[in-house]
Amino acid sequence: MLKGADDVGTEQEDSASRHGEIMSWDINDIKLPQDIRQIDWFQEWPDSYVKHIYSSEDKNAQRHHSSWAMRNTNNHNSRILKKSCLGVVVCGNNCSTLDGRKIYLRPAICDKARQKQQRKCCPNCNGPLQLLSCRGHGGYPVTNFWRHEGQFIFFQSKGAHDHPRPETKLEAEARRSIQKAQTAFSPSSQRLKRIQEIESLTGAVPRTEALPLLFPKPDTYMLPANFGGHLSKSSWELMLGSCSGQPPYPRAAGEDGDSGEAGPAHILPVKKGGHDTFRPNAGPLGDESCEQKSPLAYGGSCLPPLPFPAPQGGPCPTAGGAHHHRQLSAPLRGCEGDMGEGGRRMGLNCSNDDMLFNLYPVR
DNA sequence: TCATGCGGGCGAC
DNA sequence: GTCGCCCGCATGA
Repeated sequence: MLKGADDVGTEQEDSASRHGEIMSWDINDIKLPQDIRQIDWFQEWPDSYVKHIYSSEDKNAQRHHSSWAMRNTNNHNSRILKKSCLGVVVCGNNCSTLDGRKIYLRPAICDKARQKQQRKCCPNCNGPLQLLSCRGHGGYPVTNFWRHEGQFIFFQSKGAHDHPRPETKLEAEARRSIQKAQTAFSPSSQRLKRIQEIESLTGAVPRTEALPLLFPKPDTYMLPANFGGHLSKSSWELMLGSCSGQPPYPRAAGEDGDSGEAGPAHILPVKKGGHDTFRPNAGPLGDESCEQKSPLAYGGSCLPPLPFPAPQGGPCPTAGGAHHHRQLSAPLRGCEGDMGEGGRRMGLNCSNDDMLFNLYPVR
């Protein structure tokens, strides 16, 4: 169970209790309640055994979105869409960024893409990547069920994720797109090009320290709160520096929780053609993903890419973190209006600059 | 290229 | 029968 998930569960239980008897339904019920007095705001990080009833107008619900990496699972029931969690991709070296954060990439949903992804290297230390599979539902992946019924979309989650949150879909997509763009540039000009990309994408002129700022802000995009919460970051600037596969210093207290939580998860060995052995800083020969991504390629700074979840996706993304539940991303819920909590809640459409400053391409 | 959804098929229970 | 999972296919971005 995730650290902090108790809180989450409590909130969700509260939510359920608020809904009273209408929450007694099960996704497999022949007939689902239609006398819904209160629909839920879309939840991007549903966890534990929760149920939600969304409006059929909710775009996120319509698309069966989740910030967890969920893949479609055939349950031979066309009425109920079932999805199972793919877990999270972590660094096989268990490396950390200079501020102690871990690499948590989003597993590709497509099987082929995921296999390809696993042949790639850790963007931080160039070590092998490992898929941390989800085992939060009786040893099996957490499953999400979606069912459209009348004017509502019923959602039910079974199992509690036993692994860190991966980056969101938007983050992964953004990182991929930037990565693609960068492959067209020579390594020697990457720094300049990166700045140019930022300029072109955001219209903003990065400061001289723009590259360090490509790291997520410690207080903004952290490990999931459930996995250690905010690490003690002495300084944002400290993110620059060594990129050894080992943490530059003992992990912060919160990290223990993180590793502890990640522990139960299954680390799958890299598949054939992947890194069967520990090969730090050495990509497989012929692996297009690694051939030009030595740490030196990071302008000598060894800048990691987005090693953790960043702002939520969706039309009006909500922030991840400890209070993600009921931090609703429902339409009309203005991002600006929810920019409280120290401005940590931000979405792509609300703060592109922030988003992009928190992106770093994996090559 | 990849996310997503659908459905056939298989094995385990 | 249910469930998890693999696979291929189609579609759309």
